[in-house]
Amino acid sequence: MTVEGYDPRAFPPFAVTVDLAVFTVRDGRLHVLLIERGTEPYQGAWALPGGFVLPRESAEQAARRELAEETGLSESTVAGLHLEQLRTYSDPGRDPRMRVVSVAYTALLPDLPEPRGGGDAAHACWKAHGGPQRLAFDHERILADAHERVGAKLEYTGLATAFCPAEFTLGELRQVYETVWGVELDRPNFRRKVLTTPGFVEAVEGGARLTGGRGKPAALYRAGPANALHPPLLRPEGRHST
Amino acid sequence: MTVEGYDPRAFPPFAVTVDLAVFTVRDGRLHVLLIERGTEPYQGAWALPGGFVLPRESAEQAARRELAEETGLSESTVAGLHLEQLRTYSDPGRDPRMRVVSVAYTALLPDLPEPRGGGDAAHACWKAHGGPQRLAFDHERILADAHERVGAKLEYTGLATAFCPAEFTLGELRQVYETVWGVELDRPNFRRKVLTTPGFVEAVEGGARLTGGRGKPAALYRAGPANALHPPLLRPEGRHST
DNA sequence: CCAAAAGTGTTGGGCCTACACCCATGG
DNA sequence: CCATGGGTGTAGGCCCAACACTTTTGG
Repeated sequence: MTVEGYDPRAFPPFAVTVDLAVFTVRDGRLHVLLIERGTEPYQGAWALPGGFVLPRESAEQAARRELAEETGLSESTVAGLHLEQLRTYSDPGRDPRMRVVSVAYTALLPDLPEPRGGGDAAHACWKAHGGPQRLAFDHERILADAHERVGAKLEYTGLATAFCPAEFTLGELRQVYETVWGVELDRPNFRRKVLTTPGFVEAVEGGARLTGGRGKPAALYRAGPANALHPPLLRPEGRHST
Repeated sequence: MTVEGYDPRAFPPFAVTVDLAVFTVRDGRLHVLLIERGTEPYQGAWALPGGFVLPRESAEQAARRELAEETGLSESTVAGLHLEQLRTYSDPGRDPRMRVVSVAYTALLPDLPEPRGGGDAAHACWKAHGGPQRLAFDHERILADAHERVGAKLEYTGLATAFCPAEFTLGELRQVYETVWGVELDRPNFRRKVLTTPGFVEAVEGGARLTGGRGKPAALYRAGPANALHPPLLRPEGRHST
């Protein structure tokens, strides 16, 4: 069967959805945005937010729309977020009701005051990653793939700043790396690497903030224009899955 | 709209297909497997091979099936090939006839004697990459994404051996890198990097082969068990797109 | 003064680039 | 014997991990 010579009405009936793996760093722990399912199957279980792709939108547009609905963030805020396609999950039987092909996306958010800001339909909340939760469908697999991808992207992109507020200290940025990678980093060396990588961060003039109450006030930085880091900021021990 | 509380019959009607970006290295040039379209739209234009995902198979199974049909390789051969999901293309209007969501896959093959071995339905052939061809639909974009992904993967995986026959010389392996990256590499340094990277290649005892007729016979190697390279084999100039 | 976090300096080692040089084969 | 490609050796430099040390705040 090739792509030409087919009857537009004869295609197999598939549903196309998006699933979202949305991460944030809160209290030094990685958190994920989850919803509690209200209907069978998997009633009462936690699941990744998501929903149908509508007939006239792309999968990425659907992902942004769902993210706005679940978090209550404004459309304009969501339009500027870093959203990345993870991969597509298409096993027959991944949804017991029907054939569903799902395009998974990953988003990184700073620690927000409230996850469910606006819409009353939104009932999503942040749950610590790595807890004992079992997720519905194949969402544990999706979440594991997303975590691995985010960890790898921190190495060679400036994506870690997406976890931080608009202005942040190098201590906060370092905590992002330590939390996602699950390791401790040498503070002096981390500082040097970040500051010598062109375009990673930009100093904010005159700014200063205390990270944890004690200690010397830290200088503030903004995300820089670079999206790729040269040289990369590699994980200790070089652990790296394909 | 959330994933629960939907009527299984009310989903929007989408078709799901796979597209294949299949590469090989032939005569020091990167080649891509293409088919010539016989019907509108884009009649007579070149396109990536691909086809529908069937109701009871995953997208990856569909990709392997289509690859076997187009190349004439046996099912068992195709089952062992390295096939990697690239990303999913879902723009409304990417196919003028109907809503088609396509999961793109990338495969790397050694230089085969004949591309269309078996099935008579297969009319695919190898075309040099980078030529003046304009491809149907959004296939040029898919091909560009695939090329970039392959180039990046050569840096930190042992994937380059997938372009080579079962036993190969280091000169052949180096030519893979030079062809995909479009650069020249220093032969002594390339040799050292490959041989000191654990698990990349294994020596074949007593084997020797001539690469281009002239010169000293080269030792033969097999692909090693490692799939990730530590340390990675980086491109010169560190060019790297996200 | 002490604890904690920011920030600076220094040193040794590993890896990589660049290039010089030898080896084996075909014409 | 020369051109061609395989294979070995080596010197310099860059980057980085490790760790000592100073600075500035809160208690």
